[in-house]
Amino acid sequence: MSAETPRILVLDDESQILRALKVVLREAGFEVVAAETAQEALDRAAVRPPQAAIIDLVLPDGDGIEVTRQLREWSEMPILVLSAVGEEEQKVRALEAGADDYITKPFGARELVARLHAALRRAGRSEDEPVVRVEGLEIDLAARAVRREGELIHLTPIEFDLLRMLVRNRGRLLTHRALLNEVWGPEYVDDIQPLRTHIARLRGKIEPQGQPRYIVTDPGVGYRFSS
Amino acid sequence: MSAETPRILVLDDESQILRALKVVLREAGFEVVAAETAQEALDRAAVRPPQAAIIDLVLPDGDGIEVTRQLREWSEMPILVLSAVGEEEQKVRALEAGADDYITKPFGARELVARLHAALRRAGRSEDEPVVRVEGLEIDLAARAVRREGELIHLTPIEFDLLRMLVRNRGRLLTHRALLNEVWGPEYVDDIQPLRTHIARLRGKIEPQGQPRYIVTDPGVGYRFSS
DNA sequence: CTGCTTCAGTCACCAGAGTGTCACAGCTGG
DNA sequence: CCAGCTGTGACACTCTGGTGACTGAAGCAG
Repeated sequence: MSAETPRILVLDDESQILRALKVVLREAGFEVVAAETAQEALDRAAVRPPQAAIIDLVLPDGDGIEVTRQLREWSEMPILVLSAVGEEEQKVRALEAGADDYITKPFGARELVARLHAALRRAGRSEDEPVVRVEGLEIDLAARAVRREGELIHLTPIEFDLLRMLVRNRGRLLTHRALLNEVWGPEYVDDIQPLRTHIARLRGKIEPQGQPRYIVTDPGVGYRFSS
Repeated sequence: MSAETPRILVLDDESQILRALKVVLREAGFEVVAAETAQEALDRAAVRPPQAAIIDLVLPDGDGIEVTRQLREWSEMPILVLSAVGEEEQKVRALEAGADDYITKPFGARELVARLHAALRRAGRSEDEPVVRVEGLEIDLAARAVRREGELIHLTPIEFDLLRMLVRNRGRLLTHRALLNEVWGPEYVDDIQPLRTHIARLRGKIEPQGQPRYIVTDPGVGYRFSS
């Protein structure tokens, strides 16, 4: 419930369609943020996260699935993918990349709005706060930046993925398998040793010193980001 | 994530399609509960709530939208509506009644599974809280966290498994054999001594002090979590 | 192409957590 | 009072987790 009128990011390179979407969504009571390229959309989303995104599959500088994947790295906002392509393969790829719905053109305005409502209703609960601050530690998932006492800390890709996963589920315990599956992939769910090593390195970088305060070990089970 | 394999309620009056859906969903790793009438579906859902429902729009004793509405009165499970009708009016009505998705026949098996995954993923976040609160004790099964007076209590894997089992069946008596079977495995159903030891340790961590209040002993039979 | 730097994975070692066993004390019902 | 069941503390064994050093791969600049 952060805003009266939900802000929707709309990404489509055909200005005709973009304009039509704007009209439809504004009439339905939404605030619209428009973008015509993947880069522009990602930038705008990072600067001021919208409540949901509607993304066209075909773009001049990439495709909608890649945009979906990038947004999903730090946000859980509802994402609706639009496409003229009704091919099953595309639908599956988009949905597995994290999209909430896949709508084939041509579609009715009322259907689009109904699907958007459904997605927002479902998402309603979870608060989207891509910047996490915990006692001297600041993690900006969108900017991929971690600061301790204002000082920028450099994390390797694996370290950041681990931290992101932990922070997005802060308070919840993540099993070894869950972390390995997300960060390394399903075929590595039994390779616990690398996980241990990288957790150790991550701790060395973000923990104040001495005892682990943020990343807590649950022996025999997994890790948890203490909230 | 209360179960390993999510249980899906499938409601369709055409037994051909019902059978096809069963095969597809089982292959994708789901447990399927089938129903051919609205009444049967509602009864089954009430008796043992599934993690999601797939509902055909046209039924002998009502329509899928009505079933959706009735389920929504008490459950937030993901609901996917199937239909041969692609009419926008129907889609809007179904979605506004609380459906999460509306899929038009004919559809591909992989698309269906992908949409089901998306719906479950979304629902998993804001899942109806499996948090049990009893007088100063707070047990969050999803987060695997136990708090007493707000303070996080550390439980070992066996302790937590025991507590989870007891809490899920709170009020009900669990025999020694039942607990041993679930927590240790079928081959340990006669090793009562370790069970006693771990119950003792668990009590030491969660019971306020002195008399057992939450975990009650039924001499010669088993234990129960007093609700 | 070469050398440097960074990052990931492996291994060995040690400390410590988790577990089962056992002995013993307390309780309860007949 | 006795027999059987239960609770609990001590202890030893096993296995997991943290850590530092090393190897190898990848990227980059000169």
